Amino acid sequence: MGRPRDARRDVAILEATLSLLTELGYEQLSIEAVAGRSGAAKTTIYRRYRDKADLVAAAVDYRSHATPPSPAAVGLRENLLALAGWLAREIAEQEIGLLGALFAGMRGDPRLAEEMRRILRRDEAAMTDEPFRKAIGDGERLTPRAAELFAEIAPAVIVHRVVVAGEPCDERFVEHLVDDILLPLLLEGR
Amino acid sequence: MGRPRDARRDVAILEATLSLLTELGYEQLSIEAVAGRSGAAKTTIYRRYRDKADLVAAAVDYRSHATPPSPAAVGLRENLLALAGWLAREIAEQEIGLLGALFAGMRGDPRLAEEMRRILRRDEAAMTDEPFRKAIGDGERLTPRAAELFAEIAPAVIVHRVVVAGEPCDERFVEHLVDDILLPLLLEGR
DNA sequence: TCGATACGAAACGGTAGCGTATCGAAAGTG
DNA sequence: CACTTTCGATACGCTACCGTTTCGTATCGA
Repeated sequence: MGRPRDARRDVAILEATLSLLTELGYEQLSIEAVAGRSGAAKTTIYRRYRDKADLVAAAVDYRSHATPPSPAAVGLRENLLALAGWLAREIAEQEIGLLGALFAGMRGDPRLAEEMRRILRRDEAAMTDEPFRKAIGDGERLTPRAAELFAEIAPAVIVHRVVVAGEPCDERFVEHLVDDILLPLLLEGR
Repeated sequence: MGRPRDARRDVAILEATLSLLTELGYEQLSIEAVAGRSGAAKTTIYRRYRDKADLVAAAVDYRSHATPPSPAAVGLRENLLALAGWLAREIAEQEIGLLGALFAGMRGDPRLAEEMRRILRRDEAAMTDEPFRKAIGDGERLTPRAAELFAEIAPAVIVHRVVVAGEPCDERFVEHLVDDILLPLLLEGR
């Protein structure tokens, strides 16, 4: 009954939200700007989402899920380098604006905060589960809680470098991260 | 010549800025709110600071410099526990709102970003220099770059836990941080 | 005492976004 | 075709804050 909603409107709205979120940050993101960039009227947006927090949560949930590279290399060090390098690129190029924008937004909006943490946990799990299962399956001798340690340390150090230090995560840094921090901690013997 | 500026106004303005910054975040911080809470007129604020970025930079610079506890315990592990615990408390109770608020603000304001990084580096140095000099002086066998590693990892992991995971940095976590991450990395032999 | 400056209070015009309402046209369903 | 809902466009009143100006008063130095 009645005219059905246009799915392309949803896509346009959510992608406009993501790009604006990256550019401007959560606080400065306005529904009006989303309407402008997406080509949708404000009415169309308010019909779907109650307010900004609702819209942003939907947009972050919608964004293409991060899919880390499956470990194709031979050794553990090479796999770690690939995984950490991918993570660094992901954070630096795509996520940092989004993450940084959301850090502040989460504080004023507990509902958004909980949603964000749910999504971050999901991505973190997807990032560590399969690669480490693979590495362990290949007979690498890792610490029992290697996956948890990786997920706890690698994103933290990368984000700290990008946001606080303001320095790039180039290849040298990734090697430093793997050789000086991750490998010593994750290898069984230590 | 003429009436000199009242230093108590400065204090009131900067402290109001800091508390509001922690509560609301950078974007939502308004000069009017600072005027309201500090009891100063907007005129008085604009006479001192050109705009919000200028005010915030001054406030962050003013805030009482973090002074870590001098290592009073006996062993390296105890000193690390004290230092990491103090850092966790500092971040969780005071800084996190401020840091989180500034992450977003830094993006839109390169001037503020550079000032913030300068201040963060200063505090980081103050935090690591003396305690590690003391520990090394006590004859502990540390990795050459122990201080750098500590400054690179500890704040990053703590911030990640508080902001991303949204879980508290209780005593159990600090012990985990020291025993499972810091000690294995900082000890010379590994 | 006098001149200069700081101070609080208030008002100003301007900008921006909020969330709502109304309208006619479009696009489905039965 | 009749009905229902969506969509774009536009206007609305509202709120908040901006950065500036004006005014009367307070407080210093010379």
